[in-house]
Amino acid sequence: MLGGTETMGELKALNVFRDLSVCGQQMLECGMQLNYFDELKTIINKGNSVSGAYVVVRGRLRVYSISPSGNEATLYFINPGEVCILALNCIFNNLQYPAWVQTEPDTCVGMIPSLTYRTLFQTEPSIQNLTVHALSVLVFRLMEELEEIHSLNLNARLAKFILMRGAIDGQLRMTQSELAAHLGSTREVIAKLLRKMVAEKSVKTLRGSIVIENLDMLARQARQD
Amino acid sequence: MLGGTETMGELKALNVFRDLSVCGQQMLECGMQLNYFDELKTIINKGNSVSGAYVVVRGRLRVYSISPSGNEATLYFINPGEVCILALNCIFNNLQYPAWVQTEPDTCVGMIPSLTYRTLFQTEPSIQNLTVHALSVLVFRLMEELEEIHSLNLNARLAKFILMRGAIDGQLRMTQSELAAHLGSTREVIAKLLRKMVAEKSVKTLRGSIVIENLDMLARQARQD
DNA sequence: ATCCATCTGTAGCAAAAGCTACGCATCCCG
DNA sequence: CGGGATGCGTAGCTTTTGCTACAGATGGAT
Repeated sequence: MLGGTETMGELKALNVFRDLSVCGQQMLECGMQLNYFDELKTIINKGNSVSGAYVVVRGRLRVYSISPSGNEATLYFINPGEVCILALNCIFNNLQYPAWVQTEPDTCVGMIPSLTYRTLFQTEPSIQNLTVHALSVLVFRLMEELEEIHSLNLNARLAKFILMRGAIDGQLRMTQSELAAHLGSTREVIAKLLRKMVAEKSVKTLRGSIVIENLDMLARQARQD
Repeated sequence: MLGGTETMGELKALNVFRDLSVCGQQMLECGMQLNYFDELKTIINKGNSVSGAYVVVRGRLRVYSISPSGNEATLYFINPGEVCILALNCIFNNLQYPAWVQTEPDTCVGMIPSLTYRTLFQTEPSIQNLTVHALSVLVFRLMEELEEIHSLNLNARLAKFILMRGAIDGQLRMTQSELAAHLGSTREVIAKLLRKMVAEKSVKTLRGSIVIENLDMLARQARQD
């Protein structure tokens, strides 16, 4: 745990709990614990009983499943300002967490104890709305993901992933194995697809990263035409 | 619209709105409209702005996507006593519905206007809990589905589907095309897989239905061992 | 500078799933 | 009872994806 005051400022800047009553805000500040992770770390294992809600302040959480044969597949990401809602599910229904969760490097999460969150939910309308909203967003993401798996082939999904995660600075810092784990495929297959993309000059591959060369061409592949 | 009083009784028996205040109960009875569908009918199209919440009283709703090439795939089902939660998402966030919804034959749904539901959500704790619970359950189902798609092959998913939907009376009344649409595959592939199952005597195929012959064998296939 | 772990490139085969095409069976309806 | 619609069985081919195997490249650590 590092950078206490600074991250507290970051949390406020996210405006997640802006509409809380004074009482609620106090309750939150007493109960919430900020945790910092400088590198990738698995913080929830499948089957864990989760004891609180998780707010991402900085970085990103990755929720993923592992098949019996050992292959990973990302289910969804949780970005700064969002709440790990499956943790909420577990809080309200006393369920076990149905997947694994890991931090990206340089990630900061606020952990709210179960009891605190339940109480806030009862009394604070803004928490009720936030909860429903977070769940709704998650449902949309999962539905979208399911739809894509059914309607797009791996090449299109790869192109889309590169666009979504690398379009900001034109580069996606990620190994091919990691990429494969996100898409629920294998390294060799990803390498094969990337090879074609490199041949037609839509991307360039480096060690540990992929550079976007032709955005339009990638977008066309993501749409599968 | 048929069977008004009888279905009203069915609705009460489901105990969905049992913890409502007198005032809330009145509000619901005024606002909710019961609709009966004797046969398969698409009631929401992708992109529709949905104007209310849907409670399934009898039968079942099927939420599915259609790929550009025309293939359907079931995302999830909504059973009696459950609320069509995506409709809720749309209510709270003013989003467009991201999939198609159709009724199974002999299905009755109660439709609650958007405004009524929002108001009830603000004032009735039981509606808040019901909403969060319904969303949570949906998230779990979607995560489970995603996980299965990643970790199980089509044969295992088919076996599981037959078990889930046909184990009660040992028979699944559904054509092979419908089966394919549920699993996001094609008729021929399903037929091929069923042929193998028939050969090893785990099921029997009839016109428009599949009879389970050997439950254990099916279960083993669903687990992929 | 050397070693070792990690990452990438590539080939080739195997399995899974999709697509095309056709014939036959069964059911419903006029 | 004849004909059209729907559903099923099957074959063969193609594409996609996965698996195995190995070689070369890169970068950090000692």
